[in-house]
Amino acid sequence: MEKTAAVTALAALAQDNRLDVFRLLVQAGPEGMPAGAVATALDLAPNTLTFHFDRLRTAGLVTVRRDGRSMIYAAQFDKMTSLLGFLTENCCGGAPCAPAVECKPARKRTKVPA
Amino acid sequence: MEKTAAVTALAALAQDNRLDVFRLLVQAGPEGMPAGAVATALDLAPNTLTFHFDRLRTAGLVTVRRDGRSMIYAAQFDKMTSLLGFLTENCCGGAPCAPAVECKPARKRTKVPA
DNA sequence: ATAACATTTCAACAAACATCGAAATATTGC
DNA sequence: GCAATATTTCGATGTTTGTTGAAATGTTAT
Repeated sequence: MEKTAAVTALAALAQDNRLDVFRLLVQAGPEGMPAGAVATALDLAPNTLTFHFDRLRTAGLVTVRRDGRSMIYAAQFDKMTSLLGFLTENCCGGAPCAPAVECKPARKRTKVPA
Repeated sequence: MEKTAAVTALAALAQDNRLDVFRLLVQAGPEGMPAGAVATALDLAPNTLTFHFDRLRTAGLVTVRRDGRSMIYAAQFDKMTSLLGFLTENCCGGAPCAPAVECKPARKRTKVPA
């Protein structure tokens, strides 16, 4: 990962609402969830949310696909992994002081347990 | 680590010059290096640099101590480690999908090899 | 005490950011 | 086609950010 990409990704995560959004998407798993669901879960105005989604998407941390009238946003685990990689890679002067880190969904989630 | 602290740390790293500064300090090792040396290495105005140091320090990513008329800045490896921990911890819905990451200086550096 | 050096503080300013309200765009069902 | 739903786009606005120049502070040497 290039430094510019890292800065963009870090900036995308360096905001309260956006960090919440991203973490919610991470927990939602690779299938993602519709924008409206995120909006209600985090109590954010839909247009504000779009703004933040855009930032996350530009950073490559999130992808979108349309499903009917809903837009389904999903976390991009690969990008998260490479960001972590970049941070640890440039840690310790390039010497491998940390084990490889990978961030991928633990398992497929069906529904949130009541 | 709390979310607020994470956001602050991420914001501190989410800027070109600051990421450079931090990485330089990381490579300098736990003994750190004087502000002036960082200024020349990265070609930054001293007051601008102070501004960025402040941000890093507020985020807990850096510490200062005075040595004569120089201010020695050093990376705070622990903080970096806990930031990485926070990011991986909240990855995958709390399930441990990634091995523990630690970021500490590889070894003591004497001088940069020519 | 004075001069030189290293760094910080202060005030100012353009640029980017986060949020809001209103209007526009797509999609579905009638 | 028309109304309803889901989301985005646009314009405006207050806030934060990054940089600069000038002045102030602290430290060392003479």
